[in-house]
Amino acid sequence: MELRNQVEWVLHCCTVLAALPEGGRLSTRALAEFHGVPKEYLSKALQALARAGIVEGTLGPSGGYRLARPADEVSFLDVVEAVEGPGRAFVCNEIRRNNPCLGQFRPGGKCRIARVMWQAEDAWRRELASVRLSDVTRALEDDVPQDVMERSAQWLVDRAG
Amino acid sequence: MELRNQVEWVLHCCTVLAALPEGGRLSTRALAEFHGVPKEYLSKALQALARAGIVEGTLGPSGGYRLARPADEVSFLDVVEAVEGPGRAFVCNEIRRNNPCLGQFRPGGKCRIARVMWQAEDAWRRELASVRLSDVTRALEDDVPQDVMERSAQWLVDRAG
DNA sequence: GCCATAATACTCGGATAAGTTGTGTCCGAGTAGGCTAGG
DNA sequence: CCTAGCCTACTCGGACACAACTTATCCGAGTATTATGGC
Repeated sequence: MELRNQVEWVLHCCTVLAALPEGGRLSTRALAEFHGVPKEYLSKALQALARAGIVEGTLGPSGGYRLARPADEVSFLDVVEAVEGPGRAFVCNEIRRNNPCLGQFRPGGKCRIARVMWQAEDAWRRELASVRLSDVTRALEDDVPQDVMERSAQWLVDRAG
Repeated sequence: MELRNQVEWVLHCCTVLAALPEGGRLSTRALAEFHGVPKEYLSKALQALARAGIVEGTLGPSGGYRLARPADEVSFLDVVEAVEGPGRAFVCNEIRRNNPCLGQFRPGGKCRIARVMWQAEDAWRRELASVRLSDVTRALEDDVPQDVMERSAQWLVDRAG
């Protein structure tokens, strides 16, 4: 049960996009080089984000991605689900129906085991939904020195066109 | 991000083992046929459970598995981690270190994004740790008619030796 | 009837293989802005 | 100087390849119970 690398990548990309000044865009190439990840594959993940309505990309030169919503309206869960899909981690195959001794009895309701597993997943989702991109960008300003932030902003703008 | 089928299988197996009368054992074959899953592959999962000290197997005919601890001392988390491994779902590759503008600055502490993701995983783990096998067996008695329970018990005992 | 031996039924572990998924690359089509050439 | 057309840089989408993992399957070794056979 491992999350894809793409999840880590797009979360970092989104926090960068969230810290971007109003109206700015960043190309896939800039984001990929900035994070040291393969550009073409990152592109796939960003497309998924675009399909989910989290970012929006524009074509042509000086094109690129920007957040489609304010950073405080995008939760971690939104981003994770956009890349990882909305499916559950635990899939119930109803193997209790394979019990050869059921006779006429057909089990109704949800399998107890699935219910427990899904309850845990709901807790996971709740936690992710409670954190927004804006929370991270704010925390980032404490972690990273001012000059690094400025150099990074300049670096990104330089290859944004 | 999907859990293996083995997780579902062993959770069902464990609840069956938990409902077993004192001193009873069940062979891999009985458990596999009862749930309609491939015996050899289920065997691998049960071995993992044995390595984790959740069940213990005995050799020879009339051998098989039984819980190594009382059913109220085995949590869902124990079982899931035994099969799925203790590793985290989100792995942090510290791609923030790839930022070409860091200069002398070396980021310390844990990546903010990883911290959020792991916090969510902790919530998932807490939830799974709060449910024990005994909770499910108790609930099962409400879901499944008495006669089905008895027939199943008999069926399992018949191929237990 | 008793004991030694063989047969049986299970666990354990390794080897192997097919199918699926994650990861990464490549290329063509479409689009928007900048550049150049001709008026 | 202005405009039309070309060029460039980007996104988008599909096709493809490789590696890793999941999901099995098979077989041999070890072990404990049961069955058998010889005394």
